[in-house]
Amino acid sequence: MGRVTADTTTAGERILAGLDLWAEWATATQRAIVGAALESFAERGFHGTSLKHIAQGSGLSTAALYVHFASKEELLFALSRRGHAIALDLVRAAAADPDPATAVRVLVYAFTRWHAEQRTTARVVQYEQGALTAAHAEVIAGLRRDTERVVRGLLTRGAEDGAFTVPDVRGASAAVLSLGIDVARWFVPGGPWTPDALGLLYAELAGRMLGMPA
Amino acid sequence: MGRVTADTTTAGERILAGLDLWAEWATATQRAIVGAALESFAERGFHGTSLKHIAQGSGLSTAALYVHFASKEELLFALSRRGHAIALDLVRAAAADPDPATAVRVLVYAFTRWHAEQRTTARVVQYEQGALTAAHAEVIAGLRRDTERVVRGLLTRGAEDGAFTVPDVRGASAAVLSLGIDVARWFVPGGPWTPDALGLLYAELAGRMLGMPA
DNA sequence: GTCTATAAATTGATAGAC
DNA sequence: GTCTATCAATTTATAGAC
Repeated sequence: MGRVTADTTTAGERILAGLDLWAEWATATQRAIVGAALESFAERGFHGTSLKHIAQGSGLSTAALYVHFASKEELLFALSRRGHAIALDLVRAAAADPDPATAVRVLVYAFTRWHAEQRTTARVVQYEQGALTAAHAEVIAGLRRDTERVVRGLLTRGAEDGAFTVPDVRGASAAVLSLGIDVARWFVPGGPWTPDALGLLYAELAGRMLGMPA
Repeated sequence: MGRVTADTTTAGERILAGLDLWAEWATATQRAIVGAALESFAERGFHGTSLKHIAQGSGLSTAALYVHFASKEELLFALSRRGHAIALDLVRAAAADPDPATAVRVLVYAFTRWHAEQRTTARVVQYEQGALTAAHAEVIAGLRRDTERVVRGLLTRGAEDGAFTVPDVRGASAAVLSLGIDVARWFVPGGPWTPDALGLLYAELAGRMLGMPA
């Protein structure tokens, strides 16, 4: 493993270790509900999930769920908001590196690895926005805009100081994020890559895309 | 516009023009149903779509739908199968070019542009597989494996004859497909790119990823 | 082939006892 | 805070008239 690779892994792991999806839910019951909802939303989608699924997955009756959440949609919203906040934290932490080339490598590594390791959460985050109420969707859209802005800012910085050669910063940002996001759709544990290996590979491919010297 | 760019556009447009999603549905009624189902499945997902949505979208009663399709799931299956067949045709046509570098550029251009232009169809194709019965899902999985095999074959060919420098053919194939597929998730007409411009940009970015000389 | 009417099951959510 | 029981609405699908 080369120096750049080792550094990317180390920095990326530090960022990933700092993320805690569960911070918002304190009790065991809350966590059981949120965990069951995550599993079912990821597997069947929001509309394909009934309260019965969530109740059985968490060992409660459907009526008991309403003590903890006002509605099925509120449960999705809480989950989606927390997941988006985590993703934003991840991207911000990576982009904070003063060297744009390092920042991009670490960002793509950690973002990709997160989408592979936290595939369940990531699927809900990336693919269930359409089920939110208009008001809730607007909150989530704001978090997504923030994330995209951080990536565009990083690519702009790298392009200006000559670290990258990018024909279209906005388009390259979309491409970089797409690589990681789409992992949540197709990745299955036990396949040809570990999340770590896939993150490193995609970090290299993204570096090439941006015209970074190997 | 450079020569390579112009050639990519021309070849890609020829491929796209040869695709006909509707060939399978002959009558105006069938097309109205399929069109309404596509719209609603893409917007709300399969489970978020009721027969009432499809009936109203096609100007029929829910009962009349059953004259043309055995069930809601059979309708999704027919749609998904046709869309996957189209995507496979597209990829095969592009990969047939004897020059691997040209083939990759044309493939990414056409695949990306299709996901932008046919965003409605592409969303159903890429994101509604989970709603299929096990037997139907297996048919679709076969078409997806074929598509991936074509791309991996092309990248292997290009790597062997020196057109590309790819560290991991399988991983690079996944990345190339992800770029196009994820377009169906985020692309909205009227944004910063036309489907044509996005296809050209992504063809260039994919070329860089594969170590192709500009 | 299309309609109205309706069946049979499931859904999200609430009432009230403990 | 959890349960059983239940409501009101909606869902997929069918029956039968035209």
